[in-house]
Amino acid sequence: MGIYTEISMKKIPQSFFRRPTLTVARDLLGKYLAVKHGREILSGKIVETEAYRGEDDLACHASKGRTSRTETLYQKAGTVYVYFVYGMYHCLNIVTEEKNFPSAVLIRAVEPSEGIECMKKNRKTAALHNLASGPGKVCEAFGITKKMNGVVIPSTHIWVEDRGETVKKKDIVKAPRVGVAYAGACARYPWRFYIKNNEFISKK
DNA sequence: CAAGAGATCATCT
DNA sequence: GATGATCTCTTGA
Repeated sequence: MGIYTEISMKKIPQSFFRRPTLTVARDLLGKYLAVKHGREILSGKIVETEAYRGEDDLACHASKGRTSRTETLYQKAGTVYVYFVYGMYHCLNIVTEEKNFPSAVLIRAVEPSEGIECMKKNRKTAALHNLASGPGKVCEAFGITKKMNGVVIPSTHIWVEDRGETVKKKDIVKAPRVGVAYAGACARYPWRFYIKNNEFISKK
């Protein structure tokens, strides 16, 4: 890897996440998620995110209060929150804002960049557009499990890179979050963000 | 193509 | 005992 490439791939510091959750959710678009999987590094561009913020957000797991499951959400910004849903899938979040204020950004979709062959094995499919186009798929493709819960970004196993790609405001779509119909008025909050016309988002 | 159901278990009631 | 920040497969138009 050449020095110029190295210079353009900056690891995002923990402080990036210690900001308003909606801001972090938008700013993560166009950044690169990277995970060390064995000897290989898997990476891809984050193209879809969702914000979950505070105990008053009925879609946020912390609306149930501080429990053993939600404890991670109350940790400091940059902490990885991985949970298990539907008896089958994992979802990756990164904690935001101040310690003891439960909030996080869900990584919903990633456009694969490095380690694509490994992702195909992990996902048991060869279809590029089906590798990481959904929160459960992201975790399966990148080999993310609850073992990663509580790790703080940047770590040697998981980090986010800024490769100098900026997503223009007009290319960011705002929409209601997916799969939270049970959350009353919160279900309508436009807290889902994705890159317009991107082929790798979870749904149109 | 859209709609519906089944998979499968940690977590909370 | 019920449910879910999902995904895949099947069915039928």
